[in-house]
Amino acid sequence: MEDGTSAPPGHSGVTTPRGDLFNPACPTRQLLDRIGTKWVAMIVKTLAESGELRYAELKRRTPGISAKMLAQTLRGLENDHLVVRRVEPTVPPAVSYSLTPLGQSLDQPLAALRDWAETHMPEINRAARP
Amino acid sequence: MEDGTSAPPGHSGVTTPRGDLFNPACPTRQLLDRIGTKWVAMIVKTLAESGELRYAELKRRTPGISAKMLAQTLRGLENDHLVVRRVEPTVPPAVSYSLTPLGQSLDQPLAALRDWAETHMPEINRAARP
DNA sequence: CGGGATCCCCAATGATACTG
DNA sequence: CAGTATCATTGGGGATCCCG
Repeated sequence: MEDGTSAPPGHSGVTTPRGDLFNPACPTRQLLDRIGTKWVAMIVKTLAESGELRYAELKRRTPGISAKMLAQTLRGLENDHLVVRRVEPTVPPAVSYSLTPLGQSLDQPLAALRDWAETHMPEINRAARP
Repeated sequence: MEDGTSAPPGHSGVTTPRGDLFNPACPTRQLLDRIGTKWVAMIVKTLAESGELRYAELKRRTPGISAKMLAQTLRGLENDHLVVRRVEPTVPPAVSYSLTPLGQSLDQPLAALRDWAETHMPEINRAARP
């Protein structure tokens, strides 16, 4: 998987210069798929509004999500440095999640997308097709 | 666009008022999942920039997509009234796709998301995890 | 309480072949 | 050229059990 796109001259070009969405080898694609899901949209919004929430509370505020998906999604967001996990060493343990500054910056474009979806939903109103 | 933000009177209240992303029964969720994919992001961008393109050309400009996925994705966009399909009755037939005004309006929030992904890719740089 | 491990099933996706 | 139909594969995601 050589990234022969536009490696900066004189720079050890292992890193991708910038996001080239159209380069199949570019992780930007996968990133987009990761942050484009409904779960991410919901969780980021919830955290953006509430600041910090515990696992159970987050689950309660995300109707329909399974425990597995929540944990999995949170892990992904953590790996991408969009969310920070804070553990309180009590018994039983209490774990809280909140957005990093980067995560907060993501909320803006995501909000635009959410808003678009909510706004234009009526006129799209896909008539359920099998 | 004066869809009432409330369910139609006299109708079984199954319908969702407006975008309530947090209502599991709301199609806004599914919509979000549909427009959040990388293929949609790429195709919408390409069409937004080029105006109208034929199937083969669109495929050429979307590296990595299969014929099936392209057709499928275009169908979805068509069903959502984001893309229009124009057929010229020649032999062999020529089919072109372009964005509807609604589709063009989607390009804006999507562009924000693409831009965010491309911009912050470097600092995320998820260290490949097996 | 938070979440890792496991099993299992269906839907999404790719590859190939065929048609209007 | 622009798809559709069919088949095979996979892995996403729910349910369940268990552990720190």
